[in-house]
Amino acid sequence: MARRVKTPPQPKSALDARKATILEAVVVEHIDTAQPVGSTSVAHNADLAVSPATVRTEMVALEREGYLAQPHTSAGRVPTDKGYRYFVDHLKAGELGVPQQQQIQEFFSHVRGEMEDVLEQTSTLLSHLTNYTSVVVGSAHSRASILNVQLVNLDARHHLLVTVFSDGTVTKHSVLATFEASHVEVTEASRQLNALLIGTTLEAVVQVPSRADTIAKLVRESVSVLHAESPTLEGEQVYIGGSSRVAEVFDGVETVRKVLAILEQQLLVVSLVEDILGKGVSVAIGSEHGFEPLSSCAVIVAPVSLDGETIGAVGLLGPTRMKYPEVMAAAEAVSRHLTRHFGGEDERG
Amino acid sequence: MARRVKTPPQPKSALDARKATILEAVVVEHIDTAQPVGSTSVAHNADLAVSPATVRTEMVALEREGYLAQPHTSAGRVPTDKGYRYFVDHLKAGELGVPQQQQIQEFFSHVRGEMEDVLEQTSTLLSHLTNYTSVVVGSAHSRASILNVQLVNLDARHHLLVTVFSDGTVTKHSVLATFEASHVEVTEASRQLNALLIGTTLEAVVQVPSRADTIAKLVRESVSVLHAESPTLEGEQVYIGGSSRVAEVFDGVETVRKVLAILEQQLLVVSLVEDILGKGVSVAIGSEHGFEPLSSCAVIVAPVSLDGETIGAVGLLGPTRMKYPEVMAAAEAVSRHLTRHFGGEDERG
DNA sequence: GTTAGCACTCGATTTTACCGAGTGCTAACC
DNA sequence: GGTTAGCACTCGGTAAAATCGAGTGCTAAC
Repeated sequence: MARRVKTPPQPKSALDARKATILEAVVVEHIDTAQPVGSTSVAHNADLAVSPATVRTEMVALEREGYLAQPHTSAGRVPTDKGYRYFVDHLKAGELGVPQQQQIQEFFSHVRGEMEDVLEQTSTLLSHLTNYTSVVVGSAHSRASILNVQLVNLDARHHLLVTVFSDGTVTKHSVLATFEASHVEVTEASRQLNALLIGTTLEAVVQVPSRADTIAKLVRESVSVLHAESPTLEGEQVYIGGSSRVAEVFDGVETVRKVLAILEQQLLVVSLVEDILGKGVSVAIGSEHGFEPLSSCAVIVAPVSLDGETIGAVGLLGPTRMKYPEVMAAAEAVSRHLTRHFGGEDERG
Repeated sequence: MARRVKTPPQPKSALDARKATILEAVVVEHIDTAQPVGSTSVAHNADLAVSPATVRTEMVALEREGYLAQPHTSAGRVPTDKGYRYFVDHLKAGELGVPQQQQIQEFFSHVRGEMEDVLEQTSTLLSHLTNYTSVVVGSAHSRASILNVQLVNLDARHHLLVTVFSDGTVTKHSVLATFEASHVEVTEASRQLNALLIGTTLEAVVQVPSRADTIAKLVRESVSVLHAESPTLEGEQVYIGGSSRVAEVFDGVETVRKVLAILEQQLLVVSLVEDILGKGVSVAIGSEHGFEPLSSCAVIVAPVSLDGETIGAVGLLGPTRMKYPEVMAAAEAVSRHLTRHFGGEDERG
C-alpha cells in the first residue's frame, strides 16, 4: 500500500517490451472495433505467451500510468490520448496498400493545371484514399515577388488591380477612386505601377510619387490597396475534402456539428495546421492541439515544400481512434508527390 | 362504400376554406414541433369553431387527397410534400423579423470588396439569419467581354495568361509552351493578344494569325487555352455557408451524410439551384427537384440579377419541415439587397 | 512472477407492463 | 346533411424488471 501512495517518477514513455506489446494490441484492436478491449483477446491476439490474468495486471499498470482508461468498472480498456501517442511514436513506418499507391500514381501522372486546382483535387484524392476528411493548405505568397501589375478600368471610377506573382498566384483588388480617370491615364498608371513594383515583394512595397495629378493618385491608391492585404493571412487557400466523412466517422450529432463548425472557419483550420506543423510533429491527438472542440479528433499533417521552403500542407482529420499507420503513410506519400509535382512540373521550373 | 372505390377526379389544389385552414394548422404546428399533429390541437389552435371529430373527418379527406400522411395508425398527421407545397403556394408574403432586417441592413451597408468576397460573406450571413445551410451561386461570365489580357512569363516555357472581364472577374491559365520564348517575345505576344481579344467574349474568340514565329505560336496557344474553358461551367462559383447546420437540422446520420456529400459536389449544387431557378419557382420541396438523396430536403432559392439578367442566386437548404415564411422572406430580402448592391455600388456602374 | 479460480460489477439487451395520445366508427343531434 | 359526443381500439413510447455475459479484481496456489 504505502509504496503506491506516491506514483514513482518513472522516465516518460519507457514501457518494457511486454507493456508496449499489450498497449499496441489494445490500440490496434480498439481502432478496428471501436469497442473497449478485454484482457482475454489481448492475450490471444498478441503473441504473448501469457495468460489473461497477467495481461490484466499489466493493464492496471498501464492505466495507472495514463495509457489506458476504463469506460466503467468491468469493461475492457480504451487507449487514452497518451496511449495513442505512444503507439504513434513507436510506429514502424506504415505501409500503403498497393491499390492506394496506384491511385496516387495515377492521380499525379494525370493532374494538370493551376496550383489551386491541383490542391483542390488533391484534397478529394486524400479523402478517397483514407475515408477521412482531408485538409489541404496552400501557403500565402508574401515571399513571392511581383511579376506583373495591371490596372484595368471598369468605368471612370472603378478600377481593378490585377497582380501576378512569381509563384504563379494572381490577386485582384478593386480600386475605387474619388475622382474620374480616363482610359489613357489608367494605362499610364498601370505602366508606372509596373515600373515601380516588378521584382519587389508585398512586404517591401516601395515609396510612391507624391505628385497630385490623376495618374500619381491612381498609383498611390493602388499601392495602398496592395499594402492593405499584406498583414492579413490572405492568400492562404484551404481545401476541404470529404466533409461528409465527418458524419460517418464521428458518433454523436453534437461532435459532428462541432467538427463541421470548425471546418467552416478556414482561418481556424489554417492556424490549426500551421500550429501542428510548427511543432515539427506530424500528428496531433485529442487535446494535444489546443482546440477544445476538436478534443475527440486526431489530425495528421505533412508539409509540402518547394525549394526547401514549406509552401503548404496536407492533413487528415478523424477520430482519435483513426487508422494511423495507413493514414500517415497516405499523407506522407501524397505530400511527397505534391512536393515533387510542384518542384518539377508545370508551375515554374 | 361503392362511391369510395374510385377517387373522384377533383380539381387539383382546390381545397375548401376549412380544409385549407386545417392543413395550414397542421403544417405550422408540425414545423414547430416536429411531431405528428392530432385533431384536438388543430381544433383548438386554428380558430375553427368545430370539434376535433369534425377535424378528424376532414383529415381523412386530406390524407386521401395526398396532403397529409400518418406515420402509423393512431398517431397524428404529418404533411406530405404535396401538403407543404399547398402551404407554400398559398402563403401570404412572409414577414421578416426586425432583428433580421437590421442584420441585413447592417451587413449590406458595410460590405466592400470583390464580388467573390461579398458572395462568400453573404452565404455566412444567410446561414446566420436562418439557421439553415445556405448556398450562394455566382454565375459564369460567358457573356462578359474581355477588358484586358496579360501574358506573363514565369520562365522560358511557362507562362500565365491572365484575363480580366468586364464583370470584374479575373481568370488565369497556365500556358505551357513546347518552345522557349524570350521576355520580349512574350511581351509582344501579350500586346497582340490584347489587340485581338479586347472587347470580344469568350464565346466568340476570334481567328488567330497562322504565322509560324514564336510570337504567333504563343498567341495561338493562349487563345486555344482560353477557348478550352468556354464549354465547361467553369466560372461558376459556389459558396456554402453553415454546413454544420446540416447536423442540427436533419436527424439520422445517414441523412446528414447524404446531404453533406451532395454539398461537396459543387457542380451538383449549381445544377440543382439552376434547375429550380429555371422552373421559375422559388421553392423545391422533397422530391420536386430530381435529386433523390435530397428527398427529405426543401430548397429555397432567389435570383440575383444585374441589368435584368440573372447573374447568380442565393439558396437555403433545410428539411422539408423548414420555416418557410421566414426563410423565404430572408432569401428574398437578401437577393434584393444583393441585386441592388451589385447594381449600384462598387462593381461597375 | 505467473496463473487458475471465483465472486462480483455493471452496461447492454430483452421482456413485460402500462400509459395515453390519437384514431375510426357509430349513433344521436341540430 | 353536416356536426358532434361517446367509446372501443391501436400502437408507439417509456419505464420497470429481469437477464445476460464480458470483463474485472483479488486471492491463493504454482
